[in-house]
Amino acid sequence: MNDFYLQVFEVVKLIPKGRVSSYGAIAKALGTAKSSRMVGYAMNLSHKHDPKIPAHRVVNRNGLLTGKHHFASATQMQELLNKEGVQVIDDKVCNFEHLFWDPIKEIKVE
DNA sequence: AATGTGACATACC
DNA sequence: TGGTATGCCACAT
Repeated sequence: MNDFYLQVFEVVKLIPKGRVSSYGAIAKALGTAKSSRMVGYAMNLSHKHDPKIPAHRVVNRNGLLTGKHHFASATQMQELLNKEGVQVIDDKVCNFEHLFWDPIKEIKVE
């Protein structure tokens, strides 16, 4: 598949347990900040490439679980996050800024 | 090649 | 607060 998806998957897989990231941040980290939508799109197909991709750790810039509808269950995403130690309240990540994992820092170092 | 789409982001009303 | 509109760009058809 195209590098874009692969890069997205790699970044998402790099997200540490108990941490979260945003589509825009990932897109920016890949160099295509304007393709934030594609990041979510990639997540949709993520299971086809690597089912183990923790798509639940990726939320929008607001910390909202906007993509929960694409999971097996609307609550699956929240449940997974809670299990990993991420407190989710009202479909949004609590202390999002605090738990936010910046992929740019991890990718920049290479 | 052209058109449609979208798990975003931002702006506007 | 919340819906609507536009930009954006890579993928799908």
